[in-house]
Amino acid sequence: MVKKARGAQRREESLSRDRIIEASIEILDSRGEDGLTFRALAERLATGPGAIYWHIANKSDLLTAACDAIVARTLEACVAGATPQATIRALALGMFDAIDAHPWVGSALTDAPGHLPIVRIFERIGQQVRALGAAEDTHWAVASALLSYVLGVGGQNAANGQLARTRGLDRSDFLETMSTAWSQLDPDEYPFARSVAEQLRDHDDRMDFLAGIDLILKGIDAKR
Amino acid sequence: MVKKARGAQRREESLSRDRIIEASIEILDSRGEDGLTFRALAERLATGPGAIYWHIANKSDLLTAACDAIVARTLEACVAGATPQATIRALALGMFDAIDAHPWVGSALTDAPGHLPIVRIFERIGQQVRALGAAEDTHWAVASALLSYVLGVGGQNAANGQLARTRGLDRSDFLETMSTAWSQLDPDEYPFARSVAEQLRDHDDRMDFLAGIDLILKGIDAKR
DNA sequence: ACCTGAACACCGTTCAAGT
DNA sequence: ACCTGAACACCGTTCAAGT
Repeated sequence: MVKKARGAQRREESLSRDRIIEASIEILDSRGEDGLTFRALAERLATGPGAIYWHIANKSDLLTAACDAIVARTLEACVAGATPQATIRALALGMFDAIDAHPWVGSALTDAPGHLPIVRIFERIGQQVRALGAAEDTHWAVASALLSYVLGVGGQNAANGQLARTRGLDRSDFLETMSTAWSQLDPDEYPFARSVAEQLRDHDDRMDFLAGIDLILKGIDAKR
Repeated sequence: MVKKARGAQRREESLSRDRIIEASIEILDSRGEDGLTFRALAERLATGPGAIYWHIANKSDLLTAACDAIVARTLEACVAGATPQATIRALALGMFDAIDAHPWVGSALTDAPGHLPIVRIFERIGQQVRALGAAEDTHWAVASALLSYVLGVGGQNAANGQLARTRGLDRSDFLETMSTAWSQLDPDEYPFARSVAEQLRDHDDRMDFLAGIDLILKGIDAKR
């Protein structure tokens, strides 16, 4: 019962799956995906690399578990809206912001199909799709489309943010640079990209993301 | 002018960026993303790992270049349909199939935001969005939504396929297994996933993908 | 200009040995 | 049961040295 209160150099709590996951999230957030190594993790936990394997199967397991922790918290924080549509928007936006804050979650989700974190999100979206009252046999396809959209756009946005950070730019500087590059593309080969270079400069990823969600929701509506 | 016709052990053509990319695609297709190493590539090209760095900046550059080669071919093979809607469907389906055939293209695309292959796809989709005749100031958001959807769903589908292959199952065995697992989920926590387990078993990823595209296209239509 | 291949600084993972 | 840390079999990348 009595914990050894002594030994400032030693760990205060014993190793556990949860502590390992917590430490992983901190490393992933501060040093990015490449920063998470078993050696770095072991050092932070004041142990050896081998010890971690007692609690975690391998690196992919570790990443999925860290990802699931973020997803679980995010979904918990999402409260239901007045309508299924509003709830779907809230869920989607919640995930978008979570992936933006933890870019590694984006790739972890795409690399873990069928795993717990994905099923969690799918379930929450699906319950709202059902509440929309669409035909039963379309539930799967509609929920899948929404899930894929959320993960797809969320991931792209996070990748963009990381690219900007890599180049040491903030969001608006980055958009400025990219917009300028696009406006100088070959007019014959890239007329469209050139023509939207302005919109690129001033756009708001978060709002565009929501616009896409609304597009899909409208599509569902139009189908009924 | 005269090529050395001799030396069966030696390379017939000298090293070039194109030959390196071609060999990379072959390795990626046959041995997967993890199979592509500079050592394996060097061996196939009958040279040393260092030689590759004369033509390629680094591994990320190599992956993007290989990805771009697939994308360029895929888009070239996509002929225009009777309507912008039909062309968008053809482009989307072409990319879906390409990512399905070359799963590594999915992750390469998500990891290379703003790079050539992405801009190529975006341009082609965008031209059709413009042809749809929607309001000019929505072009960016609509084209972005479509692009993200295509990459998102395509990537998810490819990841699923790889997961199935990892477990040594074919598509329908895999769906069978997953459907059964879902039907046994906790009814209180995962009511929706349980209820669509049947649809999961019989669904066709390709058709669901198209259904999502149509949903978005309908949403655009409803907005006008 | 282009290629060679040894060397460097890492990885994830295992496993005998300890407590 | 849980932890240690050296060791193994790899990586991507560099660079002096060659042609």
